[in-house]
Amino acid sequence: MIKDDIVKNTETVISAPVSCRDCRMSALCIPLSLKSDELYKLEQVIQHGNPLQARQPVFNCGDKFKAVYAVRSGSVKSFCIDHDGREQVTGFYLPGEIFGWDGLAEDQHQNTAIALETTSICEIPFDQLEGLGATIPSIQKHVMRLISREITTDQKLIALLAGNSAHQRLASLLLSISARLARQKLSSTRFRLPMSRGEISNYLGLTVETVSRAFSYFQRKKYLVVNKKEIELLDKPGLERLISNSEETA
Amino acid sequence: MIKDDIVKNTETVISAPVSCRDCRMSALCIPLSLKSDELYKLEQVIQHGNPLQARQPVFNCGDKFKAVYAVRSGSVKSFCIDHDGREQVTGFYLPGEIFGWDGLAEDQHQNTAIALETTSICEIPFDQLEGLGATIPSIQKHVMRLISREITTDQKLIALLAGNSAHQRLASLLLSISARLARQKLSSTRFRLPMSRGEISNYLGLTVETVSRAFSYFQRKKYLVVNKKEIELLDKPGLERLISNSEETA
DNA sequence: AAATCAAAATGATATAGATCAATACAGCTT
DNA sequence: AAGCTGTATTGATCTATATCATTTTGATTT
Repeated sequence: MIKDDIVKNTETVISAPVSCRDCRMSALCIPLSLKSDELYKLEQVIQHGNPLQARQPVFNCGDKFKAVYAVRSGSVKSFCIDHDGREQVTGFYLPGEIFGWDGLAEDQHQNTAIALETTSICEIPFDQLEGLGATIPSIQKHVMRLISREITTDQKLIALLAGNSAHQRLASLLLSISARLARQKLSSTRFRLPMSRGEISNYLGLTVETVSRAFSYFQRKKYLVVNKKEIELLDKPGLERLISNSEETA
Repeated sequence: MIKDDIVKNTETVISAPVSCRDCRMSALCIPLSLKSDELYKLEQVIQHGNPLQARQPVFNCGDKFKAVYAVRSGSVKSFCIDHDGREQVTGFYLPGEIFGWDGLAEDQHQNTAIALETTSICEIPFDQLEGLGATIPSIQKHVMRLISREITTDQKLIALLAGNSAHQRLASLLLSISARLARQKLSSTRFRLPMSRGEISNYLGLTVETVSRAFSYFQRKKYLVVNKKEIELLDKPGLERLISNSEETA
């Protein structure tokens, strides 16, 4: 759940657009075809809360499913805890991306989602979205597409984990982040990773050491320049080759 | 790719129930709350086709998304082909389970789905399901739950692949199959695996040899008896311990 | 600026699982 | 019944990645 009470945050608060119309990622949230009065109805439903600080949860595992969430700025990771108490990262969400569908099937969230940095979120209450869907078919269709996009994403991760080396996994993640930033008209070659090495390695099913070594290797190979969380991609085609070539010519 | 023209099948054709009412897995397909006349409408929409033989496709990767499918009897695997042409199994579907949601986001299937054995399938045309959803809210909700169940399943697989040993992965799969058969009131301790070792290993991100050795190990440890595809689970608690204990006392 | 602490990088070694190779076995065909 | 074909099992070896240990770096506190 969102702690909307701890708002001691006084740092750079990104001024939130009051209307979805003005929002840079509306294309993701909103079916483009929406008529003006329909858009108005949708806007009424979306909650623009206060920014979250790093580590603050959006929802916790086990919480009742009430809403899905769009990242406006910042970033979010979702993870679950398995039997023996270990954390397993299941996703990273960047601006313009929607998360929280994991709660729909069982009516309670299967993951915990926390902000990785100061993060601004739109909350989209699900029952109201459902209500809208019932009257505006294009929203209904759009919602289902959004849900199934999560399936596509998850299945790509499954394929990545099941059939790829450490180098390939990290390269895939970097290119994925790059592409997703590009979609937001942000630099796709220079960016700051919002997550730690530990979070990356957990997500990719590797150890921190292996991830760290992979970064060093990529740098030695001039694929990129890395300095802690700052990344500059120098040779995206090189990384792509790395992913597709089973025969990695060291 | 896959030949859909070889239909020399003359073996045991399971007689299909003509009404969803009579179908053993209707609980999965249909929201239980459906009123009689609503159920009738749903029935009108579901296609009961002829049984498929082993290896026949239900849909191919790239096909336009037109429907989702319920396994009535038999089993199905879905897989995608990645960059370098390797197959990656993304799911196994047993009786009572619904698959094909992968096509919704992009309006074309991201996976190929094929029958693993002689398999009987219900086709649920999506546009008609959508139409029904628009008039019967309980169906709408149910459909979204079904979609998001695939998310939950996929995320469990992600966690399995990212953080577990070969033994743990195979044990998880066996217990998952066991539980799913139990839900269909079938034996949860004696069953025949519909998929090959190769398909299992691919799904679990391992090699055939490792899977084969894991089976032998489980047998040595008296967790189960295995003979090719025939499985008898002797010690489910043992397998469960194996999964949760990071400290596997060999 | 010295001290403390956590994240990241690097090195040395161990090991789970991959790879390569041989054999066993069941289902088909002839 | 003999041969063929593909799948599964088992063994021997290799290697990518994990594990353990140490160092570096940068941030935070005193």
